[in-house]
Amino acid sequence: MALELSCTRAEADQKQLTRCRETLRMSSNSINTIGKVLALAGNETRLKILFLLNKEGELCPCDFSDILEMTVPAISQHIRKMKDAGLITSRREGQTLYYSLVKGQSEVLEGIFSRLQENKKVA
Amino acid sequence: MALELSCTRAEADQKQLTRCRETLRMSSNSINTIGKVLALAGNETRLKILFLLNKEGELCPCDFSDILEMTVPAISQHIRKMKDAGLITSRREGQTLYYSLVKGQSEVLEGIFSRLQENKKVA
DNA sequence: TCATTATATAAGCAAATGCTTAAATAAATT
DNA sequence: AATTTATTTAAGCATTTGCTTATATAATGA
Repeated sequence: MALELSCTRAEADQKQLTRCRETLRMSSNSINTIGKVLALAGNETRLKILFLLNKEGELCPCDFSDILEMTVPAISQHIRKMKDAGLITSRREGQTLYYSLVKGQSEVLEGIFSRLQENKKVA
Repeated sequence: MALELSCTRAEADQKQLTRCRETLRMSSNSINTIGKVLALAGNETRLKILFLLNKEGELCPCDFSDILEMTVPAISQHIRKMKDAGLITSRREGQTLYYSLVKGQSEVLEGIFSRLQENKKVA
């Protein structure tokens, strides 16, 4: 890939470009972290799971399978990704695993939930 | 797919399951819309583009290509998705197309930007 | 201990994603 | 009119994603 390292537009504002690069560099950790959360929540099934956990407190894979009309393994795999990312956690009660949101783990998500619950125009 | 239509757990709270289904049904439009926005913003390149547009007002594909060190067609294809979704719009000035955020199109995104700019702990 | 139940994991596969390179538009310049 | 520049579009391809089915693990109960 022979990438042009510089915009050849005569009007290109080099100071702006430098500033932008610096902005990204400064926020790269946040961008990376938030990007992962958004990618997880950007799947409709996972968004529903997160939304329901926010509303109901805790639910088990079997519940989600029933509510979302999906197989348990499909649910389980979505849950795993969110657990790996630290968004949700589990509590065992006998054979049943109850999942819940890890509070304070994502203010971004909480902002989304409040919007969803208010049923506001979101986009 | 022979899907069990009901959780067989003895402890399954049928009222809760019904309530959850209803919750999703009520919010299905919002969930769908917000899900699409999150899926778009859940790509690191697109998140950076949106973030920079929020900060700088407007930028052209050539700028992004330079800043993000990616080919112009790669940028252009990301831009197209966001334009199709109504998140961004363009203004032509000669050969150059300046892209900018469609204001008020996603409060969710605006919430994310403010968090990114404050460089707060996001997740 | 053996079967049942709840969940997780693994392997396989089709569809979606995100890049690449090449070609097409559109506007400006010569 | 021909060339250059900015951008888009298209085709191709490797990677990722999200399901499926089959199997493994863990806890309960007969």
